[in-house]
Amino acid sequence: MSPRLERAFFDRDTRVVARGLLGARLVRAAPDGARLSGRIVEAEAYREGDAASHSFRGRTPRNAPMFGPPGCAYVYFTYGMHFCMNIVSEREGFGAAVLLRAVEPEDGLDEMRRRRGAHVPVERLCRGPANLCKAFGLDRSWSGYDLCQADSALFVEAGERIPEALVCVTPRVGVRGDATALSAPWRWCVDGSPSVSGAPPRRASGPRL
DNA sequence: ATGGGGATCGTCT
DNA sequence: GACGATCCCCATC
Repeated sequence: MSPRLERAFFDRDTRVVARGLLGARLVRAAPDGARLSGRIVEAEAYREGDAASHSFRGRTPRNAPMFGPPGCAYVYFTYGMHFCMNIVSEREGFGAAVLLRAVEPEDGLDEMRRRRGAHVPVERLCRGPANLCKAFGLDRSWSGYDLCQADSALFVEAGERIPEALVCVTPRVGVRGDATALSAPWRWCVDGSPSVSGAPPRRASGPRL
């Protein structure tokens, strides 16, 4: 079993964290030993001063976890029916986080299908931020949860670093805001993964992170 | 107290 | 490709 990512991993530039999370493994471990897991293949960075970030207009009750310690979850409810999960990054008080947009399921497919639907193909179980949360059973009650405690039920395991040639970088999906926010290339994907959401352009290089 | 908008998704055409 | 579901959050009055 791989080591869990520690707080120091998340306590860095949000873009470095997002890029570095590709290939790592999101894990939810139940007390009874049941384990849900998947390899992270798509992530986006949201930062202070970023018009697309929930932290842009300052701290509110909803986004408060974004201003807390790195390595904690920030889960929000949107469009009246969906949850999306971030991991807080950069540094405490900064207001930055990485949105997890897709993982390739590994362990716990049956439980994921129980939540998502029996007929959903594997590559679609956790494709898109809201589908990911549904498959993993994550909702508002997880917002603020510390993924870096020794015995946390939700955490990230180290994985192989994805080689630069297999990483594509694009603007973020579905964001509003100014031109800077719209064009910022802060979405990282594992090129060719069937679990990546949308239709990423085949671009094998971006900022060196 | 009220109202507009939202880091989405699935279905329909 | 368009649209509707559905409700919480927050800014403003």
